[in-house]
Parts: sequence; C-alpha cells; structure tokens
Amino acid sequence: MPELPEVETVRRGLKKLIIGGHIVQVKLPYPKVISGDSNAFITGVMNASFTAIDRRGKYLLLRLSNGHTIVSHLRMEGQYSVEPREATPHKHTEIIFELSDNRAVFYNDTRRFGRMVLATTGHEKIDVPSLAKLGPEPTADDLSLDYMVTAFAKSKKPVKSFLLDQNQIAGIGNIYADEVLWQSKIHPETPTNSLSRTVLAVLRQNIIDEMARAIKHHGTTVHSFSNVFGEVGQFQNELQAYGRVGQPCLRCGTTMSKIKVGQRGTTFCPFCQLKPNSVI
DNA sequence: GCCCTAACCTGATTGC
DNA sequence: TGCAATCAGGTTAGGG
Repeated sequence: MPELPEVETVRRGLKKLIIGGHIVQVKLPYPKVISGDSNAFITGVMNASFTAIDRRGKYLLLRLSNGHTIVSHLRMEGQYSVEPREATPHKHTEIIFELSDNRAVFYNDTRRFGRMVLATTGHEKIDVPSLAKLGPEPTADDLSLDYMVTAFAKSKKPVKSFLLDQNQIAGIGNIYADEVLWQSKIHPETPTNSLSRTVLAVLRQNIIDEMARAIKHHGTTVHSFSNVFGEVGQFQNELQAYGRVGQPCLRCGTTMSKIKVGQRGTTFCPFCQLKPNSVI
C-alpha cells in the first residue's frame, strides 16, 4: 500500500521516464478512475507534454505543458508503468496515456481505489480541496516540534489514528504508523493529547528518520507495490513491528499483539509500548 | 468541530 | 474441492 516513501519512489521513477513525453492519445478502460468529468479530463491532457513530477503527501502531481496538473492518488494498489505503445492492457489497467515516441504510460490498480483529477497548475488546492488541508511533510524542515506539541494537544484521539490523519501530518500510513510508535515505545491507543513534549520529540525524530530510511530503500513492498521499473521496494526487510504479530518483540522478546485501532489493524508490543502516561 | 463508522473495491486467506 | 465469509486498507461522506 503506497505511503509517502512508496509514492516518492514512484515519483522519482516517473521523472526519469516520462518527462518530455507528449500525450497523443488517452484510453480510459475504467472511467471511474477519473474524479469528475472524464471527457474534460481527456480533453485537458491531450497534446500536452509531461514537464515535471511533484509530490505532496501521498499525492502525485504530474505537471503538463498546457498549464494543467494531473493530481493522482494511488490509494491501495495503484501503479504506473511505461510500456511499448502496442502493449496489451492488463486486466486492471484503468487509463493509458499514449506518447508520440511509441511508448505509453499505463496506470494499473488491482483494487480500483486510486483516483486522478485534472487541476489548473497553481490552483491545485482550490481544485482539489483535500490538498489544501494536508499537514506538514514528515521532514525535519517541515515538521517542527512546536507544531507537533500544538497539534497533538488538540486531539483526544488514539495516537495511531491521529498519525494516519493526513490533515495533521501528510504521508504516514498504516505500516509506518506502527513502526514509529513501536520505535517510540508509545501504545497506539494512547490519547494524543496525553503525550508529553519529551515523548513527542522522540516520536518526531523517529517519524523523520523512518521516512528518510524507507525512501532510501525504495519503499516497502507488502502486497503489490513496485516502482515504474517493476522493481519491488526493500524496506519490508527493515520492518520492526508491522506484520510481526505473534513474533517476539525485537526489543524485549514479548510476543507482539494485534488490535484494531480506528478500523486499522495495529501491531504493537504489549510490554514495551506502555499505555498512557508513559515516560521515556 | 470532533470522532466514529460505512462505503468504495478485489484478491488472498480462512472456515465449513 | 468448492463455496462463502472475512480481511486488508486510504480516503471521504455522513451521522451522532
């Protein structure tokens, strides 16, 4: 499931492959992938070239030469690939951008959750309101400790749910939420506003470090994630909490437990991830 | 405004 | 073996 490191990996791959690519035809086997008017989408991208690939949170921003931006969210299993133009679409290919150099950009999505929408470059936050609400990127420059102290004090939600809220911090998903909470020795059901500044400082550093490490390893492949070159990520080999239910905690040896927090499967160590009021 | 839940969707897994 | 139920999860809409 693409979280920020996986989306960043896709962005870097697309940047290498499709910048300068000129769209001469669009095929839309699954129109629902487009939010809004699919005919207007096709008209809006035709005869334009890809000029840049940006990212905000888990959103990809595919910049076009005609002043438009394709805002693309991969959700659970969305994937891009670049194929020969005559390649046969896959069972789950939802949109194909045919390029003038006899290649084609395929967007495939097994679970059909991903969506894309056409925005006016520079007005993305107006055209796609969810972009405007996104919290800071999980980097040292954007995610300050002061911001975290202020934001976390406003919510009583379980901290796991809070971390998954893209309006608070952009880019964290289920895998990395479990990882950073384990690293920070915080129980996932701890009320967000009960975390001290000291604990938040540890959590902040773990979030920043974990995201950077995952990007370096080209993301995590748990189900089907691969980059535009068809290569899987490597970070699943580095995971310390997610997916380790029933196995011994790598820190204390206690059997890892699994619970539901806000509808999300959550793996944690019941011994070293203490409930509220924990002190590090 | 905050929080929780259902819905979206399909492949893999589990249970009978 | 085969079918049905359950699970996985990011985001949004709707209800309390």
